[in-house]
Amino acid sequence: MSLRHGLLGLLAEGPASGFDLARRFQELLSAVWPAQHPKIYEELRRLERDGLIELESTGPRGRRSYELTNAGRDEVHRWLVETEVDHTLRLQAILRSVFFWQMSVAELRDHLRTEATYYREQADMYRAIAAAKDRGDYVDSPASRSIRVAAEAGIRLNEALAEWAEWAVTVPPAADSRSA
Amino acid sequence: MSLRHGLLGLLAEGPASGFDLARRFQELLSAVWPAQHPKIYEELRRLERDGLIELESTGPRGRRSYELTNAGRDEVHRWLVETEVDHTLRLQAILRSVFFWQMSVAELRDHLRTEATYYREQADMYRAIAAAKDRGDYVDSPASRSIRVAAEAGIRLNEALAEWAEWAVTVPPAADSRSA
DNA sequence: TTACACATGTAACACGTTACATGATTTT
DNA sequence: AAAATCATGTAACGTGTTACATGTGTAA
Repeated sequence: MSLRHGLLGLLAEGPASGFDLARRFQELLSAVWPAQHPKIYEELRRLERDGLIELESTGPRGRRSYELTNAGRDEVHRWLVETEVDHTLRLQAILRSVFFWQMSVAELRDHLRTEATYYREQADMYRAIAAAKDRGDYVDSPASRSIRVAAEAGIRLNEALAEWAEWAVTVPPAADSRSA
Repeated sequence: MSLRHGLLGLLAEGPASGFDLARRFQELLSAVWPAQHPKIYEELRRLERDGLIELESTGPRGRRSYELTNAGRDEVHRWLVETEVDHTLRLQAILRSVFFWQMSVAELRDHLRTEATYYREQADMYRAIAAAKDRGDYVDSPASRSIRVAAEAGIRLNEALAEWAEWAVTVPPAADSRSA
């Protein structure tokens, strides 16, 4: 139930509407957790029903802004410190690697170069975020520091994948492999 | 549709039943892609209907073993070389990191140490697989080489996450952070 | 003979995506 | 006046998980 806790976590920074949360989820968290507005609005209704959030204000165009209740604040904290991290991963790129032997040497080389480029670009993007934080482009705050830490993970993971892809190109195929 | 192609990819190694595929998916691919038997059996029926696989033999206890058709072989290949890699990631550990500022310094330190240990153990596990392959414990084959390449990704990713977690412990909290 | 592993399946639910729908406010 | 953006919602579908159900063959 990471969507639920992702929403609570974001609301800990201050009141927000479903629309705000959808945008922020997209900007900030979509790289590690997907969320679209239909499920966000649904989950907000559930969170309100469960007393973890409450309506803070309404605005133009039917805008409904929510804030955390004390129970909600406790729940995010409980999630962070008491629940086990779910380490389930989904990496289609690595899934595909198990089937690399079904590609020709040339196809694989092209594939891995494309992948390496992609990961390198991603790493650079996170490096830019990190540099902006380190330069002090934003107000320093605990939340901002956490984003800096998350960006560091983005740098390191993408850099590791880029290096892996480049290394993989150098692995010689077994004797009886396709070489079309 | 990675389940579909994961099944086709595994069947490229030789005929297998739904039971075989569920076990193999669990052993080999569950680290990067989840799959449970109910959806595997369902997908096999669809693949047969679509002419990508066909019944190869039947066995005791209603066992139904399938093999790839030529169309099926083409489809895995097409997937590997022609379709874009879906780079969608799901990493609850990094999602949580965006909310680290909601933990006390002590809670965060404990959390990151536990995480680092977990990733280090995972990296070691993949190192053991890689070492066995490099030592020649298994027959060398194209498929085996691909598993070696996938294991390398496991080593590098987990090592990167372990180092990230250790680095994150050293990041000083912002001035106004919780310090319970 | 009893337990375990093999083997397939259904049903219900949870989670995630896409398409469609509607209307208000703000900007050009 | 038109277009863009804000804002919320429903419906349908696709994917993934859990629980339940059933029966066969093999090994202790």
